[in-house]
Amino acid sequence: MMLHNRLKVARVTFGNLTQQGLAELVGCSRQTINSIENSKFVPSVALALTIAKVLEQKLEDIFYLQREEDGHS
Amino acid sequence: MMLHNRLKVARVTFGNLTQQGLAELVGCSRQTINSIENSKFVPSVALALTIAKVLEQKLEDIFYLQREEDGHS
DNA sequence: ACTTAATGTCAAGTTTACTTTACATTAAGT
DNA sequence: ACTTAATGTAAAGTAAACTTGACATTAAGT
Repeated sequence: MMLHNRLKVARVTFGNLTQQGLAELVGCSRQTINSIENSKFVPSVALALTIAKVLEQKLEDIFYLQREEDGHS
Repeated sequence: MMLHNRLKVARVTFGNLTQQGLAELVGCSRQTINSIENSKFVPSVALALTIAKVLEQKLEDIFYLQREEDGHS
């Protein structure tokens, strides 16, 4: 089970935020947002909840688990 | 905003699992479960999602943010 | 063509999640 | 009183999150 996310879409859909803009609202660095969007690392629940809150979405609508690669049959 | 959780209750309510039992189902160590329950550290979203899935609960019903201490009027 | 904003990415450093091992305590069963 | 299961906790080590700083690239505006 691997973590996937729709952060980039959620961020733009909600108010055309930039990575920098979201980072400031959330209280983390731009690189952290970038790294999450590009699945370079998986955030803590606290950060994920904060991001979801800022973007006014349910956490599960942004972050979700999926069978390791190849869920597209 | 601090992370709080109802893991201990959720774990027992769902099937009377022990920390060890939950750890095995989730795929982490018993100490990790214990540390999360006692708020010694905040888990990754991936782990939190896995725990929620195993306990058949929505993540937000187990993990949630709350104003730093003193939420009691 | 030049500037500027936004993004991707890398490197070095700090902090914290998470592991294993181990031991003390408490509660329940015999 | 003795055992055993469950939990709390701590120490040492590894892995990964997250920081700052910096630089390259791409897209948009002038």
